[in-house]
Amino acid sequence: MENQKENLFSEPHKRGLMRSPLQESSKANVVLAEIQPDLGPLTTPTKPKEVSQGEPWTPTANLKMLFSAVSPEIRSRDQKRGLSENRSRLPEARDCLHEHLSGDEFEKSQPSRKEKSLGLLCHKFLARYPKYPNPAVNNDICLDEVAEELNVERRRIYDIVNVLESLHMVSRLAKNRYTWHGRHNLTRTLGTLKSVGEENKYAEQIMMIKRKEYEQEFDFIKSCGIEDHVIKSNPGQNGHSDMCFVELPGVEFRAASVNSRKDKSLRVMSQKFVMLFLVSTPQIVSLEIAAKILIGEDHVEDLDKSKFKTKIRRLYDIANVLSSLDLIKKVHVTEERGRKPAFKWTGPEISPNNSGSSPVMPLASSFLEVEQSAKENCAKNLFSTRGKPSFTRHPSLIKLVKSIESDRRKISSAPSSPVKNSKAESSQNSPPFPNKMAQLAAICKMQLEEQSSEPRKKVKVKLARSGHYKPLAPLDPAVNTELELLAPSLIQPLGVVPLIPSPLSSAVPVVLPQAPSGPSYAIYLQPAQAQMLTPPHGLSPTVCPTHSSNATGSKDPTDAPTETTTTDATKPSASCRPGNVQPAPEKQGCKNQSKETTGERGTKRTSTSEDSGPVKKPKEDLKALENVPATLFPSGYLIPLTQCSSLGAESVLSNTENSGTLSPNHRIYGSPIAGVIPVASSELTAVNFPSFHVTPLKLMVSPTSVAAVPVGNSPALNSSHPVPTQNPSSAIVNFTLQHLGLISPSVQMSASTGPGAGTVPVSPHVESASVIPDNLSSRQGRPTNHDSLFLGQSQLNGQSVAGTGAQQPVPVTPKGSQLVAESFFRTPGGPTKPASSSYMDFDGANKTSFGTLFVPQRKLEVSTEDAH
DNA sequence: ACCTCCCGCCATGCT
DNA sequence: AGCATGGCGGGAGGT
Repeated sequence: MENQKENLFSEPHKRGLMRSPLQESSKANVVLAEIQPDLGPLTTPTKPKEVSQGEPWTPTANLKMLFSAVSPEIRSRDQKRGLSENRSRLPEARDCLHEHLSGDEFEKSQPSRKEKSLGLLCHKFLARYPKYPNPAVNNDICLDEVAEELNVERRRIYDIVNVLESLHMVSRLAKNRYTWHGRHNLTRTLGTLKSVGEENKYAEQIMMIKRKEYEQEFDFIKSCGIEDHVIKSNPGQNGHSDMCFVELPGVEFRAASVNSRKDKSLRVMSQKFVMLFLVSTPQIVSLEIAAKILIGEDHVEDLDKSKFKTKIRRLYDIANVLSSLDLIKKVHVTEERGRKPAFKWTGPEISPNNSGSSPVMPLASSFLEVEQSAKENCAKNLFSTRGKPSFTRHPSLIKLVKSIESDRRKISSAPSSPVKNSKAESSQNSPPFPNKMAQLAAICKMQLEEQSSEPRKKVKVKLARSGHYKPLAPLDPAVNTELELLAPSLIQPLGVVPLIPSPLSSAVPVVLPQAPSGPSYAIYLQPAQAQMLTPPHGLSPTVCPTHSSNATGSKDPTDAPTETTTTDATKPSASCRPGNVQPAPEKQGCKNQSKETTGERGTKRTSTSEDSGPVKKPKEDLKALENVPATLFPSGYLIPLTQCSSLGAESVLSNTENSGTLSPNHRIYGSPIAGVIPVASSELTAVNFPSFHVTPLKLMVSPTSVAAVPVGNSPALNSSHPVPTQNPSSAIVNFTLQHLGLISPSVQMSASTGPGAGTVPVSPHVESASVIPDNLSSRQGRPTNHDSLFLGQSQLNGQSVAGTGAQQPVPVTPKGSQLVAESFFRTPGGPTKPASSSYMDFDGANKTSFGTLFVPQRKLEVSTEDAH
């Protein structure tokens, strides 16, 4: 049933189907008032859009779109109120315009590039679905239909869907078919991405790049060299590239068969791009930096110009979609060098650890569990670029994996199996009551969101802290809406379901319980890749919003005020993953390389790449860097086990046990979180798996303890357990740092990655020690890590901020302090856009924290450009 | 002249 | 073989 394959789902042509679902949702929504435009307007099934679509949008319509795009608020209002009206009107307007303006010209004009922009298209696309769809309803999306309706080639739809998929706003059901999840999972996804980003030390990378640039400007060639190395090395060494797609189990794995396909670069890129925002303090990321980081992963040397350009193109594509989602907005960063296009995060702020998860995280102490998805994921990982090239696509391996997966699915699909199957099913099947609940929750959620996403988060956080993991759901219906509503307890079980990862997969899935969000994520670690750490220097450019053009001014206004932030180092928290020393496959590049080679395939492309001589930096520098021990980062898939509510129900039931256990576990851990306990989990990971969270050094607990811990998580873990993956250990990081001189030998970094994931785990003792140093000398950029660790507790934000010396004060429990600090900085009200002043504070804080360490900060001026 | 990024060729891989 | 996906980069619209 679950459709092991898409085929099973036969769909009518969408319209009928689509609509029906939509309508339902609309009904539900109606109650709320928020309805989706699509639905709302028409009771009738026919889609309004098409009409409009049929013709190109008139300028007016375009303007509207643009406006809406510009101001999310407006858009949201419209949507809520009834996009239908707008839509209906739009067409009319168009007509009028058309007539007024001679048709020919108009039409010609219409086609203007802007009108065809991906961003606009994405808006149209999004307008069709509710932000918070009723899971119970069928939210299938037929790509063909959409393409038709929107009058665009399917290729464009793929661009949009891929990005949405990266955020788990949609998931592939089958060929040509996607399921719309809306923003239900968004917060969770972002939290997970943030955690991963922290783990990957994107913040550090950003800093390094900035620093490098900075130095270059100064003509510190020598230094530059180093930096260059860093950059290059990082990318190359970093496992980033490895990072695979972060998945929500429920969502994605269905499509596994379909997904199996390659790398999903756009999706992965999208996730990475988002991570950069989540991890960087200013939350402003320039395309240049983003491109460098993304490329870096692949090959240092590859950095040729052509590649860079291509990357930039893709980033624009992604940025357009993200902008449509109101997650980012375009700004310009002015540096000494000049003005650079950049994007500012305008989405919800995410608590340091994954939304909510972090607090829990500790608890999560990361149990490893295997899930079905795990397999798939594993398979993916193997094949993913990350792996060695050889593996990447070896057909035999692929087949093997697939066959295994298919078998597993079948098995899992069996009623008895707790495994969650396709979400779709669950959603469809979802019990009535849950649905209602869900709807209510959804409504609440939507309302809340409208107000501001932030508040919610905080709430969640608080709850989490309190240790009510599950309770949260009830408390904050909105939050939980999806899965959680259905049956929080149940949900977890799903996550629990352990699938054992195929031995093949290198990655080991780790399940992290997430308190707030409820669901736990499974993270598949891949062999970490070595990363070079360099002392964070950051340049901290100050961003000045040149002006917030945003007409709408919606949230962004903050921008307007000059925001000065130093992006740099701010977020130290990187969790260092257990770096494992594993030799592993570092060179991911293969894939990329292969591509390049293949590049020719395209008719045109000449491999110009090599030209980039200038781009590349002296390798010598690299050598220098090499000396430094590298840290490996695990790149893996993060899978939120609980994930979708829909999923949960069925599987959950089967697993009642787990659920029961889980909840208890969480709590148990939860309390520990604050303090200490998490360790056990960490240990486990440390020992057997290189889990993120674990900090190697700290491990206090014995594996056995771990076993005990897992309780909640279930045996599955144990099973999974066997397969040890190597993660980069934090130890490595420490080592590296020490090496670098960043950290005193005594001090150790906690492996724990970001707040979200399993940050906490670190044993307090160690940390305290490490922490202190940090405090003392912010000089070491690293301290931040501690923060992150702590963050888990505090939860507020993982951000580096730290300005708070407070953190340090408590060596033992450093955690809270940072969080607090962040809380200060962040304005509750506008999550996304803290008042300018707030930003300022941040900067200051950051600076203080890193203090001297960083190179003189540059100031960046950020100007939002909304042209339109 | 540079920034954006649309367009669609064609590789890739599933069915 | 055919179709669905989606990588990729030329080249053109915008500013």
